[in-house]
Amino acid sequence: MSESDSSKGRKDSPRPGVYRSVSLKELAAHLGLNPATVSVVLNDVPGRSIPQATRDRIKAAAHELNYQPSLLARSLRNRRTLTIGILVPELGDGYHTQVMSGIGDQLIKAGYFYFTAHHRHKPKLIDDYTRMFIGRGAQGIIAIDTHLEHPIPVPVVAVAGHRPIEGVTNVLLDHRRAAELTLHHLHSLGHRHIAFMRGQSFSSDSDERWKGLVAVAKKLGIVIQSKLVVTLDRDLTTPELGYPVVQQLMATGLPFTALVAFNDISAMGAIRALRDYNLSIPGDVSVIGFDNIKAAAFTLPRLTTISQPLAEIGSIATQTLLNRIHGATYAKDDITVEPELVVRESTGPAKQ
Amino acid sequence: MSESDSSKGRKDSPRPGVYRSVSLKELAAHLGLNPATVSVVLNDVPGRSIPQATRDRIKAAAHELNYQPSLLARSLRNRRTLTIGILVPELGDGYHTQVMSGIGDQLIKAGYFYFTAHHRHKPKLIDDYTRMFIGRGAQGIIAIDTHLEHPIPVPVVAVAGHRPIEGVTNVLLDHRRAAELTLHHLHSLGHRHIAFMRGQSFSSDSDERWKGLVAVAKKLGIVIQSKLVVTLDRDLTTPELGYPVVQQLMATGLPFTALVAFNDISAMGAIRALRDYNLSIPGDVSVIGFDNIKAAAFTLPRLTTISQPLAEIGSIATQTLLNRIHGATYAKDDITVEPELVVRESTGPAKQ
DNA sequence: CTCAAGGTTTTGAGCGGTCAACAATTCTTT
DNA sequence: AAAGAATTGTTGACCGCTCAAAACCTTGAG
Repeated sequence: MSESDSSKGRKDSPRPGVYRSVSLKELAAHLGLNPATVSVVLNDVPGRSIPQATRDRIKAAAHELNYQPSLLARSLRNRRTLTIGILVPELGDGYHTQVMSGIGDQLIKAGYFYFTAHHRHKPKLIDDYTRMFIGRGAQGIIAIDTHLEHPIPVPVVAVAGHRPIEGVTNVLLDHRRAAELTLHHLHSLGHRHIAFMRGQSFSSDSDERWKGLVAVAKKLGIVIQSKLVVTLDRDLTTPELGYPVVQQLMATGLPFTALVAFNDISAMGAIRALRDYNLSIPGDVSVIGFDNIKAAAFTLPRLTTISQPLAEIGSIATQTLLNRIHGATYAKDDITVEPELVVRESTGPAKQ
Repeated sequence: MSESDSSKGRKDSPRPGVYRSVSLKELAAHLGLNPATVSVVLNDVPGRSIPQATRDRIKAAAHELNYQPSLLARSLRNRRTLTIGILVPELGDGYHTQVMSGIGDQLIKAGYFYFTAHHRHKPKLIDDYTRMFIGRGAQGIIAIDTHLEHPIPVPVVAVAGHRPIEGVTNVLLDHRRAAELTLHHLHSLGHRHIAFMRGQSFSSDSDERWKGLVAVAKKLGIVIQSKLVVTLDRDLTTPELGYPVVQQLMATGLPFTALVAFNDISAMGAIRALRDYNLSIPGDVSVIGFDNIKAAAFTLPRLTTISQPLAEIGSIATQTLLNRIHGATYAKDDITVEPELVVRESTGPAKQ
């Protein structure tokens, strides 16, 4: 706080890159008291009677010397690090950033910190990082869009994880419902020739989402032509992802009046590509996205999409994890959240 | 690895949320050896002669018992946590995600982990989190778009920080150059009536970028009309940011043929708004963005923008920080990176 | 047979905290 | 005034790991 102590605090460390702040012992010595006493006071341990005068004296000194307890030491002793690990496939853009936002808010509110690591869908890295998280004392793990293989010795919540793994709570979207929203919308607009993007095989949601679409299409009597189904394979989180898809679709020569994109990002790329073929959206082709990312409301045309409550998914995952860390027993049941259809401008009546 | 040990490893913990894995001591006991010996072997401490037989025995047992050293304990002892803290204004979307990507890659490669915390530009939180980072043993801090106030007792690298603070290395863009690229481009296309967005006051780059524009405009003889300068104030990282700006500009009734947006995100919102006024881009108004985010190449029209090497900025910041942590002395000098002009479709000749 | 040299393993302190148990002092109480 | 209770503070072990120094074993040379 005060300018005066900015110079102290910086000691010449024995090794570079190592900062030693004043320790409890030093603080206690400076006060002529015992470390334990100081510890008790600074932690407001209940049921210990220490005169107010001493308490004040200790707190004043702690403040003056700018004492910062070592969470490291405390964690070691208390076996409680207030830290969790977050696994994501990728940093940078992507739907996970919104989820992270929900997670971060909740965690920080609860006094927890978190490590993040990205694994680019490599199983080896996923394993390594979980181990390292635990080695660093993570008390729980949130895995976003991550294929976990083995049980993990701390509570785990998987966002968009689908496999049942002992000890892992899955938080996932109701993909069946999402498929209904998508196809009912298109069907009611008269679309019968619909092209589809399937997600990359490494993306956790791909399969479930596809299964949902297939089931609902069947129910509605929509025929899915295999040539009009394109599977994404590139590991990208930019609109580039959806661009070549359209080229592939055009190459088939088959007519289609609507395109179900895997997500908003790829929808943006697809729209860009369709426009490069001089097709109008939604005049010639309707495009529907998925996720409802922030940008979806501001594209040209504004994107019709299936909204996932991403931040909320993050909160739910976090709450669930914290509850388990604090003793709630693990329940096998998945937690499902509901999608919503957001109709904007990129879908319209099918061209005759 | 093996299925067999998945059940062990999980002990009934004394407290919920606390996982005890096998400790060095236990491992040593199991081997009939001393913890120190085991430690030496597992860390491959050079200059100690231990027979190969023992080494193998130890490594085998470590593997079999799935021994994971406690980084916590090790850090405490070694005074080296291999951890840094990253401060960002916001999780979720934003240009910082790209910077983070550059940071994350480098850090993980170097064996470091990182905490992230977001402060929403609140000075109190910025202070608190830096303190907590240090309490948790962070050996350095990277602050992205964050107004630091006080010196910090560990090495700090600020991305897009502009104030000179003792001990803080600033990594920043050459904003003068960026302004030149922007205005020369527009000027050469014949634009004379140009509208500007100024960044929010809490955004670190706002001032520098504005100063650059003012200086270059003067040099080129471009008159900046104060009514055509709109200052952003909302704390958003979505295109919504740039939408109301256009409404404000239109309300002035003054003509303008070009708009210099604060960044790509706000440019997207602005374009959306201009289209809602039935203006064509770039026919009626040219729009130039800033950052060159991934989506900029896929908007309609594709965005002309000033490219910042975001991931590279992240790497540079990280390298600089690691060097300082490993003993490089702090140099006062800022590190400057150069912007580039990327011409796409959102700018064109000025309408007569 | 003794001793130095070398290889191999153990000892013990300490990193910075916390906690249960204990000691020293003052305040009641009968 | 002596015993008991309450107040205030201290002691020492421990969390899991590392490191310097010490101790224990073999050898081989003198």
